Formats: sequence, structure tokens, C-alpha cells
Amino acid sequence: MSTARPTSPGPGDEREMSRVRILTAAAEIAAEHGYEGTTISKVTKRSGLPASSVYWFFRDKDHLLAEVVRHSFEQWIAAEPRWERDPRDGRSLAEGLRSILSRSTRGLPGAPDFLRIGHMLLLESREVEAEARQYFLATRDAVASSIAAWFTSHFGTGLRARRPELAMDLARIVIASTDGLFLAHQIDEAGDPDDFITIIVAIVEQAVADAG
Amino acid sequence: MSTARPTSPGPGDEREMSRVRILTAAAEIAAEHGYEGTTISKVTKRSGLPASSVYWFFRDKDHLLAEVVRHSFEQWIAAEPRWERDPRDGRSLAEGLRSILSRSTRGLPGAPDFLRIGHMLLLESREVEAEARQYFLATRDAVASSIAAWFTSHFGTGLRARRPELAMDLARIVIASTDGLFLAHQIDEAGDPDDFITIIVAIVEQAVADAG
DNA sequence: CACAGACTGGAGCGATCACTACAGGGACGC
DNA sequence: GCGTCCCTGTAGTGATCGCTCCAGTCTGTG
Repeated sequence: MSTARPTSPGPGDEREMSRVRILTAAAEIAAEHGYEGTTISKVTKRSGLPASSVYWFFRDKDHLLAEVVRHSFEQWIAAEPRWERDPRDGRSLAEGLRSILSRSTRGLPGAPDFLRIGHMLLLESREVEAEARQYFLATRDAVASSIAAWFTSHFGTGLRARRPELAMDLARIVIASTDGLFLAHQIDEAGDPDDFITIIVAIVEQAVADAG
Repeated sequence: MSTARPTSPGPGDEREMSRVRILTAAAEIAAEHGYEGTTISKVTKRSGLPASSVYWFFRDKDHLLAEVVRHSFEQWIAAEPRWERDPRDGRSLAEGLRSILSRSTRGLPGAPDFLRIGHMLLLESREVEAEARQYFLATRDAVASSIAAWFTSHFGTGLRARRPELAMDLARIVIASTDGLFLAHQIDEAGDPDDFITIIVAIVEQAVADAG
């Protein structure tokens, strides 16, 4: 709220600051009240900027919400661990998976509103917001692909040839499990993420063992 | 729930018919547009009844939405399989679990809007709708308890004494997995539920084996 | 100091919001 | 027939919705 008086005029990024203030305010409101519950009036009150400024940066409410999804995702991937092979991640697939999931779930509570907004867009089935929803789905697919690639890189050539779809199946399981964990987290702060990691690792080991 | 039902079959049914028409229309709209996206105007258009009728049966929008949750849940449990020991469910825990989950996931696509609305209420964190949200959480707890009881009834006395919290942990896993599966189902009709069942059964077997 | 472009402030547009007042109308008991 | 009760239909309340218009105030450039 009480940030950045115009008394210290920075470079030309004053423009970007207002834009971001509107985007973050809209993201918080969208995460709390859903798509239709996000009103321009609420955005102006939380951001401290008038409606004319909102419409200066964004052509309409739909476009604003689409940019909110894009912006909150950019913040999310900045904190989210890469699904890439990391020397620190241990030697075996299970150790690596545990390491990467541990970093992932740790960031879940403090995560920005990306997942909340995304899940709402999935649940709310409207056609108008096609842009924001489409963008979230595309992002989701990209994450699934990188997780699948991570799995593939841990498979032997034999398994890779025998079960080419296994990596993507496992990726979908990881995502669905994360969704369930995230939703449970919306209810109470309890629920040990480590238990969930143990479970996911067990699933993957089981699946790979069955396939191998 | 409230007024004494007229025992005569005629007009009493018509009264209830109007009430149900409003409730089902509101449930569909809430499942599509979320809590704040559900407007009285939309309800009147879809139900074919005027706003005065809506306010004749429900004191305000909040109360209508709370009744929508209650009503959609009653329809849901009518179709949902009981988490009770059933002779048809096979002999082992794994077989019984597979049987009951199979019936459960089969009803998922055609399920009423109970889960959609409930998930939205979990994501939309407002205080106004406390009544509807509270009711969904209570229902969720009740389901978790009955699933946990089902698990306990399949445990030996030794395991029951050694890991008293195991049943509830497994119940939470089943619910979270179902949530993830449900959300994935909102994206595309694809995704084989049988694969998910296999996974959940594997988790449970693994957890029980570890504990036993 | 003048000028232009980039924002802000505020008033206000028509439409829709949740909600209400009230005059009926159809089914009943008498 | 008459009155009662339950529900519907119509019209309208003030508030808020998404959005626009435009004058005013900044900023950087010459």
C-alpha cells in the first residue's frame, strides 16, 4: 500500500510501477473473489489508482485478468524450482524427485495467487474469459512437459523405448497430486507436505518398477 | 426443512417444484460462474420464475447459495457409493478399495455441481458466505470420517493399535486424489480414471505394508 | 520556458446489481 | 358466494457495475 511516493522519481519505470500495482492488486482480488467477483472498483481501491489509469494500461476487464494470469505466472516460475537435472538433487530418481518436490511444496504456501486464480478459471466455465483460461492451460501443459522430460532423463533407454508414455503419465500424476495438496492447503494450514512427497515418490517408484 | 409440508399431494408438490426449480437453476449457474457470478437475474431467466418468487422462498442471495450447497449435496450422496463394507466388494482391502473407487469415479463426470461449487467456495475466501462454505467443509469432514472408518474396518487389531492415525491419513489421501482427478477432469474429458484407481490402491497397499 | 506525451483525478454514462412493494390469481374451507 | 393463504407478475428502489470523457498535472526534451 504505502509505497513509492512520486517524490523520488525513478527512471522511466514509473510507468511500470503503476502497471504492476494494478496487476498485483487485481491478482489478490481475483484470488479471493474469483473472476466475476473482481471489480474495477475493488482494484482501484486496493491499488490506489483511479479507474482511468486501469483503462489506460488495460483495454478492458478481460484483458486485465488475462494479464493478471500472465503476470502472476511469471512471479510463480521465478520462485518455482526448475524441472531440470541438478547435481545437488541426488543420484537416484527417487532422491532427485524428493529433492525437487520438497523445494516445490515448500514454496506452495507462500506462492502467489497463480494457482488459486488458475483453478478458479478451470472451475468457472465461461467463454468470455477464453484468453486468461487458455493461457493458464498452456502454462500447465508446459509444466507437464518439463516434468515429463525430467522423468525421461532419468529413465534407461530400455524403459524409454518400452513405455514412451510413462513419463507424461507420471507428470500428470505429480500435477494432479499437487492440485489436491494445494486445495487441501486452502482449508487448513495443516497437512504435512513431506507425507505427500513420500507418497508421490512411492507412486513413481512403484510405477517405474512395474514398467521396468 | 422449514415449513410444515401440506400433507395433500397436490399443491404441496407444486410449491416444492418451484423451490427445486430455483435451486437447480442456481446450482448450475453457481457451478459455471462462481459465487459472485451467480446473479438473481440469471436465476430468474434459467428457472423461469420471477425474482419475487426467489425472494419468497429464500431470504437473500447468501441464504439461497447456502441452500444450493445443501441441496446439491443431498443429490450427490444419493448417487455416491456408501463407504460401508459390502459383500460384493471383494475379500481383500485392495479389491474392496478398487471396487468402491470404481463406482465413485464412474459417477464423477455426471455428478451434480456439488464438487464444483464446493471447490469454488474453498478457493473464494470470503467471510460473507460463511454459511455455505461451512456446510461444505462439514460435509467433507463427514465423508473423510466414513472413509477412515472403512479403512479401519479392514485393518487388523495390531495395525489398528500401532497406527491409529493411519486410517484418517489414507482417507485424506483418497480425498485429495479425488480432488486432483476431478480438477483434471474439468480440463478435458480424457484421463483414464482406472489408472488413477490403480495408483490410489498402490499407495494404500504400500502405506499399509510399510505400517504393518 | 514552451511544448508534447504520459499518466491521474473526477464526474458521469447506460446497464445491471440485490432487493422490495404491491396488486393480483388460483386453490382451498366455509 | 366470500375470505384466506400461497405464490406470481410487474414495476421500481438506490447502489454498483464496466467503461468513457476530458481537463489537469506531471515528466522528459529542446
